[in-house]
Amino acid sequence: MPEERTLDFIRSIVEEDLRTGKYDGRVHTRFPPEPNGYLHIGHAKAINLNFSIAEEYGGLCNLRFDDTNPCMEEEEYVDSIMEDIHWLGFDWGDRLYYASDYFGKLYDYAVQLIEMGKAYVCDLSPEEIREYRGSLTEPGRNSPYRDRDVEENLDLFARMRAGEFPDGSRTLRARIDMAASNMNMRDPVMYRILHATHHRTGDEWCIYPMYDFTHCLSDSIERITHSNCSIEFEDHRALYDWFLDELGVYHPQQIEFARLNLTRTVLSKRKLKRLVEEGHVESWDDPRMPTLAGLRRRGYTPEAIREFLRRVGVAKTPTTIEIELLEHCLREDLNARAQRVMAVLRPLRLVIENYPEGRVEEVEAINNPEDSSAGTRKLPFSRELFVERTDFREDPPKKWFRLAPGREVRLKHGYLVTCNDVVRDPSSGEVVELRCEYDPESRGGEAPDGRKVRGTLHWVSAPHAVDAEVRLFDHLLLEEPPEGVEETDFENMINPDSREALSGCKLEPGLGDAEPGTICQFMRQGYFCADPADSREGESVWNRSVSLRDTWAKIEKSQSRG
RNA sequence: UGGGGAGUCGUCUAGUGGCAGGACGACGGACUCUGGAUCCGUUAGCGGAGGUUCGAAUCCUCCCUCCCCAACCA
Repeated sequence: MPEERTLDFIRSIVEEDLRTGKYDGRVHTRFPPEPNGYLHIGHAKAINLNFSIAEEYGGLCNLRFDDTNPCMEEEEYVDSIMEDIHWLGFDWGDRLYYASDYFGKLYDYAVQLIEMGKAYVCDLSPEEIREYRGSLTEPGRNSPYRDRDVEENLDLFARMRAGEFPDGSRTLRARIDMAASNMNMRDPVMYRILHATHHRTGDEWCIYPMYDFTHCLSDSIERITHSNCSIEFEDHRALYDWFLDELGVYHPQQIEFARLNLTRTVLSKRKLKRLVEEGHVESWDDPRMPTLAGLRRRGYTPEAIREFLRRVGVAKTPTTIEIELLEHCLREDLNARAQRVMAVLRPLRLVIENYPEGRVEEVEAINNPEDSSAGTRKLPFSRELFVERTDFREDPPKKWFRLAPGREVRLKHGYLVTCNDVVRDPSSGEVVELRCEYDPESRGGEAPDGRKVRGTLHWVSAPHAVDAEVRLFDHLLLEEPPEGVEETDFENMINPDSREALSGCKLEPGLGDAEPGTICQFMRQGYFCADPADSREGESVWNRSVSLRDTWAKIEKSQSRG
């Protein structure tokens, strides 16, 4: 039974507009990032919405960099943003634009508004502007420069552009209503003086247009039909409409939807930047980061992210999605596609005493039980193996199916082995080796007498194993604030153990030269991605994308609770 | 206390005057050469109070709660 999907409210609007011929049957969206940081999964929601709507309705979606603040923006971010959008599977064709492409046109529009008496040059300082603006409950006061005549405004604005005035000394403001209950309408600043070098226009301009003035007109110039933005711009829509109406130009419609929030992580550029700068993570593409670059390095696939966004949907209700849903989507995607391999993260030597010394057999292993076309591979099996240290207990609890003294288990694809004895480190008493015997008749893992063996373990042949570093990640934020600490700041919530690096891990031989970015399922453990940045010759580095669901951990947890 | 938004299982999301459904999570079971996957089941919700109506999550009124807005950021 295919899942019935009803249209989200934005698609409903689009369909209605198509039906009424509002934009001559066109659908044209845009994704307008500011190049001042890396894209995160919240942006992916907007990307997916805008590009998908265009796709679904035979329309177009532009990529437009909203680069009106030269102090914040950098070329590095432009490149990463384009890479991330492509990675997600979307393309803007030849429609790559920059708001800075429109600086000339925007200037002309501003002049036009001045001529109409709808804009004026204001000499108030930033502090004074704030004072004059009033408060949420009190109306603002008119600037003393509000009634300058058109000629003077034109002259002053030209001289602002010519660089005659220092930064912050004057602004161009829209002449609307200082008593408006919507603060955005209290004569908003349209242009500020900024003697700063712009990443594209260099030093051509020393005045830069503000977001509200730029955005609506950029949409208009590109003949956008549906200008989808996040909910905090709802109050700005009046201004968006005001500029376009006053200028009498093509008028797209702004539609606001709720941005994405996720539990156990942060999704604001400011906070992400702090995580990087304060060293809580290593970089913007640290696998713990919810940036697209981080998720990619972690092993998230575009398919998983897009499926997640599809399930999340689009609405106006502010929501916080549990990160478990994202993880579920990744498992679902990788379960179907990832090759199964064996990797021992915390090796414990296992010697099969009755297995001939020097003998090596090749056993056949299924690559992916979910995908018969994935085929099989050969694995070396020998007298000395590594198994997972956590798969052995000297005093096994109830329902323990794994290794313990006297217990028989199956070595996946290999033989049944029984633990006879342990070897200890004489000084510490720690178990350093298991002495076992195998059933020579059980090759492949089936007992000849049909006896049932519940436990199946992963293993690697000791002489054939390749070394690796494996990094296990936990959520960036704690679930609960630490004892005695108020959840005042996200800083108090940062998980100090979000990363654990294990070295000396033992991988099956085929993984020695895995391509960076390769994603595998380490059987019984989780999905892991070969790190593209840190892997090196002779020792690959793997990031855990997400663990497998661990039913035993749950059983044990409930046992310990009594 | 001004304006703009939003309230449906724990978390998301359908339902738009006619049996409140789905997903994730949690819990239980079946199956299993991954304690994976898969399958089955259980759990649990219309913010509140009135009103209209044969019938209200849906329409009306009032109330409550939460989010956003006072950058020369976007």
